[in-house]
Amino acid sequence: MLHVAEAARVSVATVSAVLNGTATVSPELTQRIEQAIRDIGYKRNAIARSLKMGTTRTIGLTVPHITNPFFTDVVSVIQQAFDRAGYAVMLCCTDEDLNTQDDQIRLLLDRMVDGLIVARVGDGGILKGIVGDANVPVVLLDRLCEGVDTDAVVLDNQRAVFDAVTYLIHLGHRRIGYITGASDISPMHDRMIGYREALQAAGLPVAEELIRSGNFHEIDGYNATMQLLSLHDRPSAIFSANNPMVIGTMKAIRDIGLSCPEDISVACFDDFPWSDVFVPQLTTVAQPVQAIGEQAANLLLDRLAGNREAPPRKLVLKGRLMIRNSCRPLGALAQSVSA
Amino acid sequence: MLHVAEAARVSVATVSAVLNGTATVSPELTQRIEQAIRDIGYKRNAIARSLKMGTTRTIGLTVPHITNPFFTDVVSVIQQAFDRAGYAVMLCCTDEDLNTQDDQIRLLLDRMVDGLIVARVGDGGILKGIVGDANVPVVLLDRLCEGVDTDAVVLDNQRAVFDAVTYLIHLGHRRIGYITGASDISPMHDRMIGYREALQAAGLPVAEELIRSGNFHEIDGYNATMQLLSLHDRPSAIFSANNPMVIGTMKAIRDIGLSCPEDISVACFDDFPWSDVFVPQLTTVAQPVQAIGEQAANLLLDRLAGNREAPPRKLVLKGRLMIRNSCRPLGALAQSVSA
DNA sequence: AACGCTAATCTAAACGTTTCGAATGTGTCA
DNA sequence: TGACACATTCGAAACGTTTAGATTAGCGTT
Repeated sequence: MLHVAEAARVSVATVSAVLNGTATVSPELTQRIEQAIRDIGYKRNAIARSLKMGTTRTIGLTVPHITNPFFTDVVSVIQQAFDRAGYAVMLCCTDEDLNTQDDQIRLLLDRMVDGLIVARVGDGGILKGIVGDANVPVVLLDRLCEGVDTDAVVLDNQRAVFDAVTYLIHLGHRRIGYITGASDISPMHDRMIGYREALQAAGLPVAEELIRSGNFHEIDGYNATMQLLSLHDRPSAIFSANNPMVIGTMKAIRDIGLSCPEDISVACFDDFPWSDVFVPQLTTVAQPVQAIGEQAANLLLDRLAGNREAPPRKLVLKGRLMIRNSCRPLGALAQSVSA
Repeated sequence: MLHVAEAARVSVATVSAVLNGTATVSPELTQRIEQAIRDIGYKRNAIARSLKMGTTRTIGLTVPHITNPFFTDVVSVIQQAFDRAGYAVMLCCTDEDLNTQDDQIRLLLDRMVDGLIVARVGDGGILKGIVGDANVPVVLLDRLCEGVDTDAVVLDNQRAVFDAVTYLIHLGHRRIGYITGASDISPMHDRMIGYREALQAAGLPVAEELIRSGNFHEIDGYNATMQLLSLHDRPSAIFSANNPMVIGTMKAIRDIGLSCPEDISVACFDDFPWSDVFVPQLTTVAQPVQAIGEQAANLLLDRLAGNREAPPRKLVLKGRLMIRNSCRPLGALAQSVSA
């Protein structure tokens, strides 16, 4: 900027003024300055600007795994939204590990991000300290967090699973296996409630041996399914509460020599591009990823625009059951269908 | 830092010295300063540091679409690698649009990223200017770029498709449909050559009506497949040069009432987690995503470590044909198999 | 002609670091 | 005792912006 000022024979203040339009400067000087900028190929240094202004026009986004298609989609939407608003996005993957998440958040805070969108992990860790005192607004994504009272956008997980399991019950299933992730993660907790309530509403018992817990990965779904399928009185249907784990479920079914939906019905959480391409076409609970991403972005952008004092806002969106053909009717229902 | 200095009754220079270990300071002062840092809860301002040091410890990463599973995986690997090295990653999606890419790169450059990893789009645009004069090292990912002579890591696309198509030919296929993306993208160009050479090597004619071009999206694959399948003498196999497009291919086959592999064989580029879970299990060319991501990160980290003068390095990795059951043997071969 | 008003421009301080060179204190040696 | 080396600490400039307030010039009033 100094060079531009010299070339245009003005002060740096005047250059700054035309760059930002913060003061009226004569057409003559404006012209001279713009010419100098072009000649020199000057680009304003955003770091110096950030230092002075106290804002970086950058936000931090952390998710457990970007390879989980739900997060892939949401990250994509959020990135686009902030791009439109002139913000850059720093992406971090916490690998479902609390220490990693704490490190990442510190990294982001050190870099003075203007805001944070977090699909939290563990108990939230350092997050609890930040939301209270720091001046960087935080939006929780997908997962609420005890002790972190801030803006959030989540799904009505309980209702979504309730509907899915009720659907299985209506098909005639009585023993429905359930594979969940760590129950200290709010969606996992809520989904489990939905499962239990659906059974209870139908007057069915909740058999604890049908409930298996894993750590979100394919291998966990595989192991859980293996256990369920080797049960004395094995379930006729399995609901997997997470997408990567359902891959394991399908592989376990294949490896054990069974087939879906003939021998066992399968449904799961989170839709993905391939779910209706192959055989079987998977019945899933689709999350409104576009809306989730956009709402999260909007909540944060609103705070960034200055609305700091409004009380925390919690948005709860609805899932949608995508009925395909990975679940088959049982008993009398099966008769009437095949008749 | 000023507050810390005051609290510890020292100068800011001394605080900086203990923070960075750049000078010897007495145990006594060190102790007092560290105490003050804890008391105040001081965090060093990375922006001010960046301004002074001329480095942000942040890199920019742009990909066409993060929802393409190939890029999802590579982004994930790259993010992890830089995280380990203490760098933050700014992610941008260019949506396969050159103007968007130019905007994104400008955004990243404005923010003074220390380096850039780019899966380029179009003809590279602004990229050409940057590599020459700027002092930010650039690594090309997946796609080379005419006029941009810099570090790069790509696949041996030609060979990979050659092998895949040769495999189809060995199965007895003679008319093999080919669906490609824009041919100004180096991988698409090279893959096409691999296709043509495989046919020629087997003494087969290259039928231009079997080659269809799309814009990387599912819908393009769908339309292209529809056209191929309504050909008078339709192909017995289709190779799709890109992953999202093969979804369209599978959907078109389904919608037209055919089935894979009975009526038509399908193979495609890029493996993905579901490829061996459903029926049919897709035969794919798997890219070594882990290696690609790590090598790209290493090339850039090496430049960032100061190795600026080495001539551009181009890494070419090998793909691997994952043979599953979406391609069936034809003619005499089919006889011998079914016998 | 002196005055005040407005518009245009500039000077200089600030943002929070790093770092060079100077200053201070201490001990060693002739 | 003075000269010198060395270790420790500090003052102040610099990085490239923004911006409050000062300055200057031009112009209409009285």
